[in-house]
Amino acid sequence: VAAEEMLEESGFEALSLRDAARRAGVSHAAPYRHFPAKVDLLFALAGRGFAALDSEMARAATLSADPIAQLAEAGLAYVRLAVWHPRRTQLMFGGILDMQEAPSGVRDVAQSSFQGLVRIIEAGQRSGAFHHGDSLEVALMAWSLVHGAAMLILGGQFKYAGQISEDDLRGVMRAIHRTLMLGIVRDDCRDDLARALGSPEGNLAGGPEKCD
Amino acid sequence: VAAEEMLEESGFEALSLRDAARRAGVSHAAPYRHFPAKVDLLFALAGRGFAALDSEMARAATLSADPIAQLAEAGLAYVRLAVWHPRRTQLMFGGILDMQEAPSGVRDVAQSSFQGLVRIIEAGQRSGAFHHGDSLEVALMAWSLVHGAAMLILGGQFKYAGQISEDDLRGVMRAIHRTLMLGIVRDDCRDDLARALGSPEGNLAGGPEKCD
DNA sequence: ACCTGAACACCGTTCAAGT
DNA sequence: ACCTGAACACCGTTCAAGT
Repeated sequence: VAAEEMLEESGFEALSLRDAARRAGVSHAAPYRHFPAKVDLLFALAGRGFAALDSEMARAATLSADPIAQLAEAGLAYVRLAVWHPRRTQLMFGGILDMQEAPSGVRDVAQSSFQGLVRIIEAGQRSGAFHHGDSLEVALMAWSLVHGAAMLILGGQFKYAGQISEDDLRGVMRAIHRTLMLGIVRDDCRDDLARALGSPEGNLAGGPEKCD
Repeated sequence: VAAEEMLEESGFEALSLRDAARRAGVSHAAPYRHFPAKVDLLFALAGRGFAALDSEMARAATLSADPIAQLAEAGLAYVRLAVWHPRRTQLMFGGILDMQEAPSGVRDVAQSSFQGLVRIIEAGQRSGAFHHGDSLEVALMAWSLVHGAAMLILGGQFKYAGQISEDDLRGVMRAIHRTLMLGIVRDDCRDDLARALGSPEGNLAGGPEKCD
């Protein structure tokens, strides 16, 4: 009875178990043989989303030997998935569902997709591309930046009203990638600031500048 | 009849106009004298959230003369507001409401809060602290990173189960600030990568490294 | 095992009627 | 102007009953 899910995907997510049953041609009580409650149907849909994310993260890690390129690919895949499945993404992250109490299966696959990101970060740290801070923290930063951009694009807060074009998407991803890699501070001010913030590599060179 | 809103705040957001009327001691039809539809009540609540954000952004800009410190303060205020009002925040950004068709008043104040961020970025570019890319793009990057972290914290994806402590929050903000300012790439690889990405300042110094 | 149909307690919304 | 009470068309969920 996976047909029901497909129908939901192709239409709306926040609405109507009864309606889904109707257009599946069964009685309004039939879904309860497959899902104990509506929330379980929604968890199943969200689970599909996390599974898609998981496989995209794994794919991104194979497309190149360069962790920086892997990370760029993972970010692009993340946002693309969000743009292609906006309702499902908002189900996954919009707070309609409390993922804390999701079935362990979908929690596991969600966890696994994040682990895919962590693995890319750790490969980058080993290769010397990324600095050697806590890999989990670095991964959370990368996730936050990409996730935030995805959510804001979905909310229409990213200037692109309605649908975003593939070209615009590429432009945004370029900006995200540069920001995540290099930050927004001018090079002249880096050493100053790195000392003040306690750079994880203990960088000590460079003279004072007028950067406050 | 702002009392209704306060009751909603102190409990749940995703639920029941009828119930709100009940505990306000009026009939279930009374709210319709004040809000044409439930969605308008929700827009009003979201509007309060954006107004709070707007004033926090303005406040952050006055607490220091240093744009970098202003940005850190703005980010902290953003996440703190999200953690203190999780339901309202998910109303504002969770996709329940389509902000594209919000009343112009709440759209304006939302726009104004973003403008507050843009002003901080532009001050930082003038002072030489931030690189001279498109200020709107830089602002969107800062917003995305902080917004993404806030949403993931709310969703419980940020290791901190349930409520996050003020100390943990400070730790997260520190990581966010360092990432946004400096990026995650090792210093040895910066010039290489900056050339590959086309740094907005046209940085040309530095020799090749093994940073594929 | 899987589905049905009626029923229950809720919604959001409308509307004639009251003051 | 503001509120009420009844009514309408929907929900999610339960349950006895069918096959």
